[in-house]
Amino acid sequence: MITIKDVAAEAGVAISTVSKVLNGYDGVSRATRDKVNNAVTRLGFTPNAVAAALSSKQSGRIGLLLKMGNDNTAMDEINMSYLSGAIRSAMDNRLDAVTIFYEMISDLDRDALISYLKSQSIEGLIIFGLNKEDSTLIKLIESEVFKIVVIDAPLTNASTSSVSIDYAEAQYDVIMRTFENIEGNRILYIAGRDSSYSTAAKLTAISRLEHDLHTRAHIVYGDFSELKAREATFKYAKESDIIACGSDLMAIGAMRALMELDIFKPVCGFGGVRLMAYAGKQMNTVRQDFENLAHEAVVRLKDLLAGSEGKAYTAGYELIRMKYADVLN
Amino acid sequence: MITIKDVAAEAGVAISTVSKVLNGYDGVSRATRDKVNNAVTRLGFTPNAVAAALSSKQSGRIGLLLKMGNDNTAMDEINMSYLSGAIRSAMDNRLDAVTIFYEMISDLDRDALISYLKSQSIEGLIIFGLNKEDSTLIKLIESEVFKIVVIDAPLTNASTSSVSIDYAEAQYDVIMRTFENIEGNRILYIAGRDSSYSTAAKLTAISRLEHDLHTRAHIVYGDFSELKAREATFKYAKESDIIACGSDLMAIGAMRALMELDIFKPVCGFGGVRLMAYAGKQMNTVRQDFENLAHEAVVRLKDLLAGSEGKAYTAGYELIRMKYADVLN
DNA sequence: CTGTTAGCGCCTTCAG
DNA sequence: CTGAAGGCGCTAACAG
Repeated sequence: MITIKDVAAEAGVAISTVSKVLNGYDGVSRATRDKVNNAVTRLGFTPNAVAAALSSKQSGRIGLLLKMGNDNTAMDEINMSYLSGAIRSAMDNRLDAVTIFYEMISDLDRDALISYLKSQSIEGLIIFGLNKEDSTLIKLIESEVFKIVVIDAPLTNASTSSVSIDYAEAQYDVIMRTFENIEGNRILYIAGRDSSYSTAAKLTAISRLEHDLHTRAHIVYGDFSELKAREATFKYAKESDIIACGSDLMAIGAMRALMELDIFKPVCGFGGVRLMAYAGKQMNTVRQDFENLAHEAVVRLKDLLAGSEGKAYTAGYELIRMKYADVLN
Repeated sequence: MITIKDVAAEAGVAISTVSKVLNGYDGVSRATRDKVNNAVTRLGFTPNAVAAALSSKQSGRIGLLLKMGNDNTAMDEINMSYLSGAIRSAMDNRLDAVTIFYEMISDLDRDALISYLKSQSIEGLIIFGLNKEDSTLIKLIESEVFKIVVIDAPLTNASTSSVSIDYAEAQYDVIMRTFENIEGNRILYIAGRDSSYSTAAKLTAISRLEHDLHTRAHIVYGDFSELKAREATFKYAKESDIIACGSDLMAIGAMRALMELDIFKPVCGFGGVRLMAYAGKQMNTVRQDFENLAHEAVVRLKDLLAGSEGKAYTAGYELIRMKYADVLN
């Protein structure tokens, strides 16, 4: 293996000088910088990241925490989008991203988890798909031991930022657009899950709608399940003018139920995963949104790692709005 | 941060002794081993993997190389299954897995890629979804610079193993089972892509079928595209008794075409991704198979890293056979 | 602007 | 069976 020492010798300069040009510090003359760079390419030198990490005590290592979707493929698409966005962005920011599944750490308590992450020399974390029931993770966040960015859950503190889609606004908007083309104001809202942060945000949109449309929505929880949405639709579709769902998968369930009932009601989904194409509808994906969200998260984490304070950011809604223009109604 | 030095002091032994018990070397008395372990738990010591890597010159770091599925969600499910299988297995084997997307390295030539991987101190690689057109990767494999396990592509050398599903056998079996229930022997086979290794394997199954059934199959390439399979079906369905496809997505396309044509022919897919549930068929997923395949790959890579020779392994077909018992015919 | 030097935390001979 | 000592490759003061 060829080291900076070799480079230094080849270039005829000191070892520290090489280190400086490698890390882009200033205080090196144009001439020596060139000498060093030449030596580097001549020798085909590649810096040893491990040694750099040990020496600088900065591993630049971040963990991407996500949940496997054992129940629906939509989850897989979302996860892959997050992952590719985050990993690519990490690469651009010279961070080293490792992916971790909830399932791998679910049997650890807070302190064991902290030990584990430390032994992996992980400095920061991006948490995808957190919900209110993930108590260990919530404790981890509260401990402020690691720099963390939480996606789509409004948790922040000195070392935690959050980046979210504005679900309240998006849900309001999606349903309102659907209403533009119909008569009546009776809403059946099939919400996700009580323990989901985004479901909570979406429900505030329903309150706002009730107020604006002078109506009282019928709200049921579908637990993000196609089947439950289907059942809810069978039960309550008749006394509704529109069926709005907190996820696309549930919208599929609702549409199927309507087909079997052989009645027409506008159905409005949320999420825009590609899966929808197989329910007989054409649509663009919002894959890009998830990638962007992940990208934003990486940038925020980098800020945090560099010492800034935790903060909440909203991102992605603009894009989602565009995509929803002509979908599902 | 608390180091082995602290542990050594706490336990009243030498640093090297601590290192030995930590790494499970023998040559330490039962008594001192206990003393050390107690000190470790008392202090809540977590070894620094970076320092260990630098010192031992073994990072234990492996790269998981995979392709994003920009065209179909089935790909996402497969990728996620691979990933979770590989990552979990890596954790169990005390390896450190980082995921890398083809897209991130597609603009690098062989040597640049080698540099990149080295700078990341990656010692081994598991390559998913390789096809014959990925020339840079093939060159990388041929260079034998890294220990590599290739999934589903028959490439091996001194430092490369491959782990594959027995596609030839599986494809033969799946089609044969479908034939059990029908009359006639005319096959329309919609193959994947010419550049795909697994497509090549599946095509050998077709030759065997032609021989066994005294027939001549009509073979077209569907490029793993639902649309192309659909078109092929429109064109050639009438003169066939069965339509066999190299992937489930293409089987969906074929089924849709048949529905529009309003004729019935048995359709036989391949792959068993959960997506199929949305095409109106119930089935189990072969998610587990992909996880197992990935697991197998990690184990093989570990062998390779430990110094064994590259070799080809077949795995997973047994499982797939079970799952196909009552699917799609 | 350039060179010297002391570690980072751990592993690993090699004496004792 | 245990301890002392010399690196691994790089970074970061600190002199010069």
